[in-house]
Parts: sequence; C-alpha cells; structure tokens
Amino acid sequence: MKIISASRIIQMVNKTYPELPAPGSIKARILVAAKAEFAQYGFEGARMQRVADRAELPKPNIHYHFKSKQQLYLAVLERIIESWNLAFDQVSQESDPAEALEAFIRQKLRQAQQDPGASRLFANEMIQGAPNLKHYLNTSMRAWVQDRALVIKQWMLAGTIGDVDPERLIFLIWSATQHYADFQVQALSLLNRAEFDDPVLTETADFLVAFILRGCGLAPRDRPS
Amino acid sequence: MKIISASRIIQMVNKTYPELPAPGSIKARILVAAKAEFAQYGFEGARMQRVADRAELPKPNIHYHFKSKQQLYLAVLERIIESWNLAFDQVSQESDPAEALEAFIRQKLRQAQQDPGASRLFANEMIQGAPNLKHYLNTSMRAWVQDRALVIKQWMLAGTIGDVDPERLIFLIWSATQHYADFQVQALSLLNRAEFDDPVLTETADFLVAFILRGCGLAPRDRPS
DNA sequence: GGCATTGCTGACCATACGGTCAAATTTTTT
DNA sequence: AAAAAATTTGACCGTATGGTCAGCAATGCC
Repeated sequence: MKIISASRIIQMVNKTYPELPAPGSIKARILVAAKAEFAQYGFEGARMQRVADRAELPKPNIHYHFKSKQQLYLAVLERIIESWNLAFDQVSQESDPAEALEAFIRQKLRQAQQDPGASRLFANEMIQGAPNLKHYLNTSMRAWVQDRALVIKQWMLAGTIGDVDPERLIFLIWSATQHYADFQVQALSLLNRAEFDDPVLTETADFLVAFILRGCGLAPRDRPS
Repeated sequence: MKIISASRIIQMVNKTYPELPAPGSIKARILVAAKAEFAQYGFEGARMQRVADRAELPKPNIHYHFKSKQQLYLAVLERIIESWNLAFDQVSQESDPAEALEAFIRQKLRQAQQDPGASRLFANEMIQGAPNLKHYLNTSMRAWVQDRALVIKQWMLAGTIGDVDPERLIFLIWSATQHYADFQVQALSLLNRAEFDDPVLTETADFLVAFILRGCGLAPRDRPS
C-alpha cells in the first residue's frame, strides 16, 4: 500500500498552482526583476519604477500585468515558496539519514548559489514578521516541519541517527545554508573570495555536510561505488 | 608578559567611540525607535515619520538631533557593530575550546533574544549588499575573523578540537544563532511557542551547544563542580 | 479586409516622502 | 534677572511615490 504523507496531502490540497508564464515573456521578465528588487529592498523599500527599470519596461506596463505592488509581491513570493525544501520532501523513515541530510544540505546550498534573491526575499519577509506568510507558517509549513520532524524521530528510535531536536536541526540546516545567500557579501569578503562560484560552493557544502552529520552523531558516510 | 592580540589592537586603533547618549534622553529614545524601524523595514523602507511616531516625538525633532536619514542609520549601525562578537573577543590559544565556543554561542543567542532588532538591522544591511559596511567587512571584520580563525587553527594543531574550517565554523555559529532573531516569527510558529522566552532560549542554547561541539569533534563537556 | 480583443505607454494625479525654517519654548550661563 | 544658547515644533516645500487612464499598436479570428 502506498502511504501518502501528511505533508503531501496538504501540498496537494493547498497548492493553487500559479500558472508559470512562458520564460522570456514579459510577465516572466517582470517577475525576475521584481524578485531582485524585493529581495534587495524588502516590500516597503522596493520601488515600482526600479522594477520597471530592471525589466527595461515602462512603468505602466508593470501595472498592466500586476494590478498593484502588493499583488506583484505576492506573485513573486508564491513562486518562491513552492521550491523551498524540495530535496527533503520525499524523505521517509526508510531513507538513509546521512544520504537524505546530505542531499538536503547540498540542494539548499545550490539554491543559495543559483537564486540568492529567493532566499533574500524570504528572509526579508520573515524579518518583517511575515505579514504575508503568517497563515502559511501556521498551516502548511508547520505541517511540513512536523511531518519531517516525525521522520527524524523515527530515525532516532531506529538508532540510525543520534539524539537531536528535529525541528531545531531543520532550522540549523536552513540558517547555515541560507546564510550563504543572505549574507553573501559578508561570507565572500571574509573568505577573501570574489564570487560564489563552484569551488566555494563545493568547499562549503563539504564542510556543512561533514559538520552537520557529525553533529547528528553520524560518521561522514562512505560512498560505496 | 601580557600579549595583546591583533584583534585587540585593531579594535583600539579603529574604534572611534560614539559617545553614548544618556539612557532615557531624547537622543537615546530616537536611536531605539530608529533601530526598530530600520530593523523591520531596511534603510529604504524605513520612514522618518514612523521613527518619530515610535519615539513619540514630532518629526522635525528627529532632524534636529540627526541631520538626515542616512546619518541616523549610520549612528544606529555604529552602535550595533560594537557589541557584535564580544564573547569571542578575548579567546586565545590557551582557552578551553568547548568552554569558549559554548560561551560564544550562548552570548550570541542571548543577544538574539534581548535585542533581535540589532541582528535584523545587520541582516538587512548584508542582504542589501552591505552598502554602508563594505569597508568594515574588508578591514576590521576580516581581521577579526582571521584572528579568531587562527586561534581555532592552533586548537586544531594542539589536537584539542577536530578538523573543521575555522571561518565556516564561525559563519555557522553566527547564522544558527542569529536565525532565532531574524526568523523569530518562523521559529516560534513552527515550534508552536508564543514568545522567545527563557525556556525557549535555554532549550535552543542547549541544543546548539551540544550539536556544534559534536560537530567540532568535542564531546559535550563535563561541568566540573 | 474588418473588427474585436489584448498588449502597451506617455501624460497625468493625489498623496506621502525626506527635509527645512522661523518662531516659540526651555535650559544654561553670567 | 537678563542674555545667550540649546531644544522643540507647526507649517511648509520640492520631489518621488504608487497608481490611473485615454489612446495607440499589435495580434487573432472570421
């Protein structure tokens, strides 16, 4: 019998798939520009004129596709939430903890490198007290975390992982990885690196995987060929 | 012979002590209000009128004490930087690694609880690309990190700590602790707690200390009486 | 072609923004 | 007590903000 996890069900029920505009379309260009603008300045600090400039469009064109700043912001936010924790979604009791955690860490870090704007926008929303995501936090996201925490607890009971607070382990992985998106200037400056390129990504991922697995009482896993 | 660390010297040379206004004075009230406003909305999103409202003062009064929004922002920022990493400042080769790291983690977390605004304001500045702190990052902060990293490397050579990238260890401690200030709504919601009170602080600190010490290859230290 | 629907944009609007200033008030100095 | 200095504030200014709208251009469809 196929077991559908609580988080899967909630996802299926809740998700009102925002239809993706064709990449390269005007709408897509606006969303890209808006993500960058909102990520850098937050909702209040963002300027519709700057969004227009980034998208190289006249300002009223933005308002033709999105009727207000608020609606544009929500459209961007919605698309970010979807892909947030993908690599930890399908993990179950039967998964290998070390493998699952490693995949999760590496995916989050790759996201931080490839789309730091998404992480920064989310960070801005949280810093402001999540005015647009309070409901999401208290419903689907909480369910997701409790569901994932349950899997980790099952690992603990099975003895395949050490004794750690599952929720706080998830927070630590989030913060440690998103740090390289949100605080990129700081990290690069202090590491004396020019950009967040693949070498930096690999070094960081290797460090985080080794460190966090050790923190979970797991020896860095051998890679069988 | 008393050894003065490089970071101490840099501190002594660099610090142009911003004279603290008497607590309760108008200037202090404005700074408190401004910190909250800038922390929540970032520089561009902050409104001078809201700063005035928070401080319960007419707006021109703000401009009498700080001639521009920019100068007010810098005044707030300056005061935050000072107390940033206090608990790890005095650590040396001779310090006990577990003790030093634990103290550092607990101090950062206490700061996150008692003054989340400071952390959020700093986060906003970094997310925006550190327009006002680029120089600081590339000089005194980099020197501080390299200096602290050196101590950690000496611990590694002495075998009193496992093999970890020192800079990235510092980043992980920063991010894992500041997370509870910057993402407070999220953490509280997902932990199903109403506020960041002392029980939450203690549980979190205990988790982080145990986890990070294990990550460093250190058994959770015994507390000799 | 004809014509309707969709997409685009220059010009504009009311309001809110950071900042100023002169006059009034309080505090300090002599 | 008088003069000087520092502080406070209501009224105001030029500009930038989010948003609108009438009209123009492109596209789709018969």
